[in-house]
Amino acid sequence: MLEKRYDYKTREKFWQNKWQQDKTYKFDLNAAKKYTIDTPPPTISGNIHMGHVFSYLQIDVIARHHRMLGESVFFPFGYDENGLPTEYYIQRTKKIKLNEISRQDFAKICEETTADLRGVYRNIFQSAGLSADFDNTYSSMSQNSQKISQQSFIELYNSGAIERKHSATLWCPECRTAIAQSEVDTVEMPSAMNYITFGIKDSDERLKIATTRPELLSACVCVFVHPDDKERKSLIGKTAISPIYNREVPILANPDVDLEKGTGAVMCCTFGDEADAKWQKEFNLPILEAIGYNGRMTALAGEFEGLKVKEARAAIIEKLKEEGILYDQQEITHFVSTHERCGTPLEILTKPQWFIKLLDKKQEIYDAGLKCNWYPSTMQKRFLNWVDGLKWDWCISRQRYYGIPFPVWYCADCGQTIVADIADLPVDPSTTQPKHPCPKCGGMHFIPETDVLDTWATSSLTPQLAMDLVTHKGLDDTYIPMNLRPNAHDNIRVWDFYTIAKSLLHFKKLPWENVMISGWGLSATGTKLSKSKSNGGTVAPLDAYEKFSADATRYWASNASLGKDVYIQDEEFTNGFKLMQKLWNASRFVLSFIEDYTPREVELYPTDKWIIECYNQAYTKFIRALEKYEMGLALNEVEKLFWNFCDNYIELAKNRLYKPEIYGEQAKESAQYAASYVLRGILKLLSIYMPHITEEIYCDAFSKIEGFDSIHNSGYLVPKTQVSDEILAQGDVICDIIAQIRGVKSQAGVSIKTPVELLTLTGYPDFVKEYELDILAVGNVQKIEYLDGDKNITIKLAENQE
RNA sequence: GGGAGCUUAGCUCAGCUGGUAGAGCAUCUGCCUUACAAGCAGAGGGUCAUAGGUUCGAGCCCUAUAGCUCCCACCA
Repeated sequence: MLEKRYDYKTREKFWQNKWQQDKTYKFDLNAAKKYTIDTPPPTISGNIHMGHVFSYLQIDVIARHHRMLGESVFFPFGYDENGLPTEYYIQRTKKIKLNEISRQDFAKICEETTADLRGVYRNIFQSAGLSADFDNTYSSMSQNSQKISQQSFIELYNSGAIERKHSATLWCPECRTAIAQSEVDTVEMPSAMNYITFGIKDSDERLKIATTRPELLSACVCVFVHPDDKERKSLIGKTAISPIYNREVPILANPDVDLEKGTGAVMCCTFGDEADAKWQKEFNLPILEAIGYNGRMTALAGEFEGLKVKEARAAIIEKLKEEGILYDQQEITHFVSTHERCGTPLEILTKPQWFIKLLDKKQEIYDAGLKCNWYPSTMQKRFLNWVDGLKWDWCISRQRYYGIPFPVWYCADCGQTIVADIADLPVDPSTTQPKHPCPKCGGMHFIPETDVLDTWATSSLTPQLAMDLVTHKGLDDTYIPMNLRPNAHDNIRVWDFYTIAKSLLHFKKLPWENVMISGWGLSATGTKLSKSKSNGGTVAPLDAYEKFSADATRYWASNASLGKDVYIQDEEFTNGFKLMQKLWNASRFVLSFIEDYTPREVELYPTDKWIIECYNQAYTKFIRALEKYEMGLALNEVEKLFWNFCDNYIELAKNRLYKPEIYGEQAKESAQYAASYVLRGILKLLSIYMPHITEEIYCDAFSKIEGFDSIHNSGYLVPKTQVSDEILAQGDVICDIIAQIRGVKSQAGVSIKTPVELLTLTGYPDFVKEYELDILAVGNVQKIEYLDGDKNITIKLAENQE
């Protein structure tokens, strides 16, 4: 028997512990029907906020749904704990200066800190009732992950898909590392367009050039004009002289030049932007580096050496003004490529870096994006759009500290690259040596590669990292493609993109068949929540579970349209809380009549047939919505059914349950059957959203009948027959009659139990008579008369209420 | 500049393959009714952004316009 009140604060914890003890969500690799999910491993870099919980709860709903469909669900959990976000988090919270600590000591602190945070994260997700297997998790820095990641590197290196190049690379001067295109953010910034003049050798002519980056003047390697530029065509082939530095540079024809931009002539510096990098290659121009890895000007910049880029820009503008070279200046705003992590404007520098070649595989990646099913489908365009715009190979080397090392040494004598044997992985080249002499020169001295792998080089292998938890097969594709990759829309261009790329490179297969894209949970004011900042006034996950319950929090998260951002406002959680209360009370009512009841087939009363049809219809729509991962729509269907069950059905059937002595035992048994059946069905449908309270009720009342320990493995009640529109339409007519009676009472300002002396139904179809018993009961109607004629209803209330 | 999406009740949003506008919150009225007062019953409130078009019929399809959001590109 259910208590009067449901105490979620103790019961949610109780069930979470029980599920874990009972291994309720255990995955069986040998099951005939499997559903595999490539869960996003959260990055360890601060606090988990409601935005994260939002999308993980949506994943959980899908996982639970497939479990209820009778599939064995692989819902793994992992932690991503290397890379810049983790490094920054640890530097900030532990107040560490990286130049004052050895790499090994820093790694140790990182390991300790991330281990602590794993527990914190786990608690937040587990307390939300996430049905992942928390006893068997992976971490992106574990020895096993390092092995898989390094193996991936070696295999791709051996296949020629990876190369080390000394070429232009996106560089963050703040983080002092190379980065990849996916880490670039474009930010609008104020700047100035500076109009300056170049001299022409052996001529009095001047060439006007506009630039936003005058500090790169010392790295100017040529000037481009358009081949069809009437005015400046004659200059092609001549030599320009750069101001201040007086460097002689060729004037070249380049059809890329846009006559509308600036003055119509461009100075090419190595490197001011991506166009410069492109042109440097095309025209085989020399590379002059005016900016160093630390973001300060080099000796090349002469008197400006040592200044930061911004300072140098101001200084050189002053000098250009003094010398009368700057003849005009406009204040502008433009978009600048920055490092998304720190917001610093990027430079393009050259330094030997490791690249996974992707540009030559754009088409394959694009086609893979087409083959994948994206939910919502419009997200596919975002992926394709990103692939279209791909301009750089994937730079996977980072000049950072905490990450997986490259399994690579260089021969000290001849420079030969030597990769580790796969059998020896994982290796740290700075503490171990190759087993064999240099194959090229026989040298025995080796220099380790000190760069670390981009965190995404490992994260892009999550299908393998995850499946390895149960298969122990490492870099393997037996269970690829997996069924589902879920993530938020910001990860389309990063994690989705890299995972697809890697899966194609290794296996020529899609990593998964379906991608479900969730939106963001935004603060009440519409700003993005951040792990490193405070929650923008938004309730923290554990507080939400405490204040509203985990089930209500889950209701909020799953009641959203797929892919759409939602605001996090307290009121939204209250709706879930109210639904729980209602479910509890309705269940208490129904259960009080079926305590000693064993269901058996009986001739059903029309109202009971009707509510079962309502269930069947809702079930059909529910399943259809979830096939498209639209869990919010599916939830709406259950809710509609449930409110109908409470407001109409229970009221209609009430008296038959209460008073068998008047209405007969069979009428009662019919109601018992329907009420119990539909409630059970509703509980199962709701169980994927509100696993705690539904489990509580199920275990109290239905567990024994069905023979399952948990609602979560019990399967849905699948309709036995096609939905009957006729019966549903009948129910609508009956509900309308009830509404009319209620309306009359409400308008009269009398209690709902006030008797109706006479209900006259004119022109109503015959079937209404079959429902008469329940109509009499729900309206407290004393007499019904049926007349022929135009459809009309009159309700005469009893005069004397007392 | 390229791509995607949004514009529906005071607020937050739902409306699947075109068939007489929906929910929650808020507002107002009534009700202690043998599940539920964090409740129940009822009411008001919408030219579905604008203008055209297709159709017997359009919130839904097509075209254009406006405003907003996101993604990509934009450093001469």
